[in-house]
Amino acid sequence: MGDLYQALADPTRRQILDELTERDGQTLFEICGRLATRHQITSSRQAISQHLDVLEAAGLIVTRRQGRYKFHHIDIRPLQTIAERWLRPESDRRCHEDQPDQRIRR
Amino acid sequence: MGDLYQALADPTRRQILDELTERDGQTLFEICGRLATRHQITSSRQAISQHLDVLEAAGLIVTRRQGRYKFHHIDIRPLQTIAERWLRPESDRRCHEDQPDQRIRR
DNA sequence: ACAATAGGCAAGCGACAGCTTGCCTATCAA
DNA sequence: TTGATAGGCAAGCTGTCGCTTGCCTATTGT
Repeated sequence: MGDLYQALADPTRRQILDELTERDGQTLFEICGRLATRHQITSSRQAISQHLDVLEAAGLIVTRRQGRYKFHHIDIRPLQTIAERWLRPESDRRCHEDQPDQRIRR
Repeated sequence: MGDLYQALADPTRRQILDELTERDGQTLFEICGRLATRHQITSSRQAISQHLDVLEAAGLIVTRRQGRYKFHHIDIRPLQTIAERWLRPESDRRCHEDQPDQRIRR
């Protein structure tokens, strides 16, 4: 299982997700073509393929083979866990305002 | 303005956000100590300081100077833009099911 | 004043991520 | 059957990231 956050770190991978949001279920060649014409991305097919592998390992896309075509579908569910990780009611969040914690020394 | 997604890519930076979620408004030395004792992170003070710089550049933390202390506060608002970017009503998302788009050739 | 504390700046280094290149297999259409 | 298409595998290169190291300034307490 790849790292979700690291998968999102690359701008090209984010634009791949943009492209799949606009038109889901594309093949590798389709994605390459549309990234080139609509997003000014000049990477090679292999580069895009490796990006898709990372996105799939992170659970952000699922693939479906059909003959010689491999369709890529976006799965946004992992994204919803991101904000939740640090989302916490303001009342519950303790803030140390006056003096720093002096208990830890070295 | 640093890249939000790249700031989240590093696991140590994510644990810094965890730590600030649990106890907001810590100083650099406090964060170092608590990361070491509670999260088994052995990085140097300078390493943590550089991480804090990245988080601040991404808008995920804001700092407040007070004498020789510099308090770090988490700001989760940028996080909420992440899921929204690819969140789109299912009805609005077009999915190309049958045949790939053949319009783009090389 | 002076030592201790909190933090900052910058150079250097090793590891890895992203990309390219070359070649391969599988499927389909003529 | 054979050429074209869709995709896969793996090695190599390069720039960047995270970290360390060394030294610096600023503030505070005694």
